[in-house]
Amino acid sequence: MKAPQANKNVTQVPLSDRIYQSLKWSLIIGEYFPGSDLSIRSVAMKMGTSTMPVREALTRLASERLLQSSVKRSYKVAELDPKRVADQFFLRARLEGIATLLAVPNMTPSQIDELEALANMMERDIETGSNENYIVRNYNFHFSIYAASQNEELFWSIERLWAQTGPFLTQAVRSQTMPDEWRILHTNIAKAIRSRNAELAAQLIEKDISWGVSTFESFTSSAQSK
Amino acid sequence: MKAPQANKNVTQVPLSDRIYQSLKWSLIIGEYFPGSDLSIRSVAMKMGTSTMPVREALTRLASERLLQSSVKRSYKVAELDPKRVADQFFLRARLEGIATLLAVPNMTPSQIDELEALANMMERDIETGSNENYIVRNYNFHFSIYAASQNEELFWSIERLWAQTGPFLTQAVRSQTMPDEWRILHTNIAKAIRSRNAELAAQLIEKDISWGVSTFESFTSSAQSK
DNA sequence: ACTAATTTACTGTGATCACAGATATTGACC
DNA sequence: GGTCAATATCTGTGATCACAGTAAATTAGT
Repeated sequence: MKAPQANKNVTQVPLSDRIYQSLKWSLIIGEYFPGSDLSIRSVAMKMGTSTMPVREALTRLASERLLQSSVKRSYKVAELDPKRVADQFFLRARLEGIATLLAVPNMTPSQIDELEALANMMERDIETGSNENYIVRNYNFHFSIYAASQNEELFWSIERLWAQTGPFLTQAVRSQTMPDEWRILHTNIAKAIRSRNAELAAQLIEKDISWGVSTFESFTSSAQSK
Repeated sequence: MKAPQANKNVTQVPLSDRIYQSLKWSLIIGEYFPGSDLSIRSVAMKMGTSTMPVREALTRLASERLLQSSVKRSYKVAELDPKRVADQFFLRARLEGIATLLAVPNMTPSQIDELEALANMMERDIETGSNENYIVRNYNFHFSIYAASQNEELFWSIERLWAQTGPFLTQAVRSQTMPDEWRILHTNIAKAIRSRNAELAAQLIEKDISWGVSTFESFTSSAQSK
């Protein structure tokens, strides 16, 4: 008889997967900037692994259009292309609106409680200027809604778009104070969901994204004039 | 002085890319069925290459959710999961509707001519029962519209969804005759675009997809009763 | 000191190998 | 004949190597 061998291989999840997830998350929270180079060997060195799993991770990210890859040049985060970024935010607005419409009737009261708690903490994050916390809570806020849409493909598509826009958006968020009228936006979204007003909730979600676009645009215009 | 060396390396496009494109296209046109196994070594043997480029291609396809990959089991086309497929078609309807709305004002008369020509040939394909031709022309018809949306991210997302639903849909198309009322649908879509009626065009596109869903459902119900 | 050619360093790509987990096959035993 | 264990086969995974492009640094020539 063979014992289950509890912790023979702790992982069971491939190294390439973990590297992929780690890099994707870094993109989402804006740890990489437009134009950043990510070569296989340099990342492998940083991760302390061989090139192989990094190579798979970067291949995957490039295939999902989260990184650019030229013929024999280093992988890199896409440079800022206004048209392309506008297309991405347009898609985000549509998909996240759709996800919200689907999600509202599905969310349980306790889930909405967590949403409001997050919204409160996010307001406090803005006041205290802790942008790092805000970014993570903002992710959790939005994606707990999108998860409630119970459409995995939709969820995945939106997450992919966040990873694409992350390098542009977060940089803008970090370098800018937030307009007052937007501070209570997430609280209002939670309220709309609690009252089961799906249309309003979706509308506010899209407004949130349009805020992202506007800060992004002000950021790029100030960058152009440097 | 160095001559340009015209055809030193004809390719300049990596092997892994070509294999990836080839497999993706095979998925779109329904050459693989749900549950089909695609192991690295077997595909490499078939392609006449080493395992390396195939490995990258399959990794990419799995990362885009076009293939399933378990821990140390073979890559495979996803089995039929009604909920999941329904989610995919729902997304297709939304995204392809959006793309059509964007595309209609952008399409040139000559592009619309080509659309009508395709629609005519597709009607003939149905009459002569040449499903292979129909499938390819259907792809060209739809994606020349989506290309006119001039939103690359949207185009890519839709193409990805086609690769996901291809194994389910095409199998249904192949094994079934088409209802009369749908034969002239693509011609009507072209007409709507020519008259710049974006709303109608989008509506008809979504109707086309809902036809796909219905044939898919009739196919699965007949498969369940086997 | 400046330009052009050469060299060096760095990049992804394809191939090959060793290994361990998972499945299917075979075998032995009752 | 049926059940369970041993074995053989097939799977993805990680590592390493050689190679050919690309870009940066250096050197040579004026």
